[in-house]
Amino acid sequence: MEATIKDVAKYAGVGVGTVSRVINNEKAVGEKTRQKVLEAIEALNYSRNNMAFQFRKNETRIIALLVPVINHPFFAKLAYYVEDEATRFGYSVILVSSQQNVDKEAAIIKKIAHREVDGAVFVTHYMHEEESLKGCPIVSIDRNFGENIPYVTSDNYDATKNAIKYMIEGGAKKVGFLGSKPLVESEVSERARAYVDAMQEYGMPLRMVNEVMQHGEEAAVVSDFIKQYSDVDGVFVSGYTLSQVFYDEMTALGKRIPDDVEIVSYDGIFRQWGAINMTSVEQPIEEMARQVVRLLVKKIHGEETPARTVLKTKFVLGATTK
Amino acid sequence: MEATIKDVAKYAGVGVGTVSRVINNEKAVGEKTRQKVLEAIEALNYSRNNMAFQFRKNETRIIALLVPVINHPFFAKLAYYVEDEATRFGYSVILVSSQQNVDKEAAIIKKIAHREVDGAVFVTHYMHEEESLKGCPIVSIDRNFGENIPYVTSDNYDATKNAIKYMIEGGAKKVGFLGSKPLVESEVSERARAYVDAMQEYGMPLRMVNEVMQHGEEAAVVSDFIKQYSDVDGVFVSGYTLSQVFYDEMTALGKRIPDDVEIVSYDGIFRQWGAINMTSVEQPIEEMARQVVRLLVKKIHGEETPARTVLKTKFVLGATTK
DNA sequence: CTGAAAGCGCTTACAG
DNA sequence: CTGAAAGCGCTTACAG
Repeated sequence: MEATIKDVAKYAGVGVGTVSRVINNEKAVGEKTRQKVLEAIEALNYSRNNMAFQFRKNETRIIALLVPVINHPFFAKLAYYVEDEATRFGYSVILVSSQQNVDKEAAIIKKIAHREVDGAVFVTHYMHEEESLKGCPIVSIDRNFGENIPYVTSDNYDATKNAIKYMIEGGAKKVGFLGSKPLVESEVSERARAYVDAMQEYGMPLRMVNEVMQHGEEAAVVSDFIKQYSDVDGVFVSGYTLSQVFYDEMTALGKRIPDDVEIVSYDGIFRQWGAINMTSVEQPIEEMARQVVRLLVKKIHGEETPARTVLKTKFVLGATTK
Repeated sequence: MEATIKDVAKYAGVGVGTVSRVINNEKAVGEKTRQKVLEAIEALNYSRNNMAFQFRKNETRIIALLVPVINHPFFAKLAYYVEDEATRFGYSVILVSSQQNVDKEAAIIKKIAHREVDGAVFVTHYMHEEESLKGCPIVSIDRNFGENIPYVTSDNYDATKNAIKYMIEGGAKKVGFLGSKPLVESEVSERARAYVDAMQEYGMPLRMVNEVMQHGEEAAVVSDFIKQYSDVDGVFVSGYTLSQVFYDEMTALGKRIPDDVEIVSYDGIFRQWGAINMTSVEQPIEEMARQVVRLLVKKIHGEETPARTVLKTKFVLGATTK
């Protein structure tokens, strides 16, 4: 049987309150008493029962990370850094892959509302209006779930515009945009907006597919795009999976890349996964993860947080542009 | 303020014990009483305080998943299915990427020993001898951490041997093996053993690099292999990352694959990550994950578990063999 | 079938 | 500075 605070108190000949104060490093304890207690703790190999502690303090020291899928380079990397940063702040991370299942998401929401976690990072697809959620600290990435949910994002608009300019200045005349429309209000939409604006500025017609898409429907969307715009010579692809599928499909059709068609993608670059060496807008995933955790910790502690944090991306040249 | 069991009892005009019995679905409650309580729960929008419940029952309903890295196709996929299966059994999953940091692993071990989780799935690199761990339910994948830690694995030996035979029967004369030696006793070592046996059977000399390797040292190991065995015409590569790096390196050297060199890898196939379409031994990751969770749940409940569960792999033909 | 009570291991006013 | 006591929200023998 594990030793309890009571055992320690008895052994040291003091009250349990005193032991508690020593454990929690409160200063108001006499040096001699402290020593006695410390010795007792040592002798009994005592360590605080976490469940009792949490129950008493009404905090779990756990945060939840909700992602649509975990087996995806972006989310996996994000998860790694979220976990790392959370650990620094003394929090554990519960991982939830909603797999774009609205019911599963709802179940988690309930957990959060029931205070099984202290807070959550939402990087999901659906909107949840759980009234019980109001009091729970939640932060997000890219998604704008409302004014109470601060989020971290990257400079989607500028980065996309620059990437498109790069292709056009390099000679591309028929530039397309391939993306999928987010289900919730999201900064990701800025990419499409940037494309539309750029086309207008250059006086070029739109070649764009940007519909709502389920995970796994990439192939259909890609072939839809290719059917409509077989004449493109430069394409901006929004998102990792789409970019990989698009590249494969174009290659299969005999297109030479970048000679016939240039490709730039958002998040296209995950070399360590064996991905294609693609010219890409690279998001600062580590920094996004760390920032979002810090936001959450602040929210948990009831501190003020900025509603929107924008981080800079990097334009990385790969083998898919001239 | 959230309603407590006390509020419900008062509202329903019964004792708290009765409310508890209703909540926990014990049969020994009169139908009329049950109805009254149910109504009270409804009216007060009561839901059980999980922290109190856990504290009282001395269980967290959380399991930990320890992986070396989460941003890796194998572990990410594993994590997804572990989480999914755990959810079915009512457990949440705390994700820990030890990043091959022995201190971080040790910190987690301590958590587990302190019962911050009910059990753990260890898929790590180091051996931990924490005496306090003895009582804690732990299971593993591939690793053999000792007789108290059951594990799930795949048919490494047979699968490797078959793959090598496939290359040889297809015409390969100089077959190599590229892998990394596990730091703990692991079924992964069976792959090297199968290769050695196969070479002996066919009377072929060994062309083998199989040293202990840190994550990130893949490139060095690969070039080490290539320097020594530039004449190979078929290579079995153990592990996803190594196989990707090897493929890239060979291609960069102007080797045509599979015409000059055939490659078969263990875990080489993660098309959804944009990986090369490689002939590969495919592990049943989903099934491994589900089995390992079921093992763990059994251990948590104190049930008997088989020490070793072996699942069948699939040989998948890709574009890296003739 | 049901209620009153003890107790899980802590923290935290409250006195002194 | 320190101890005795109350209480966090539950579950679970124990009587009846």
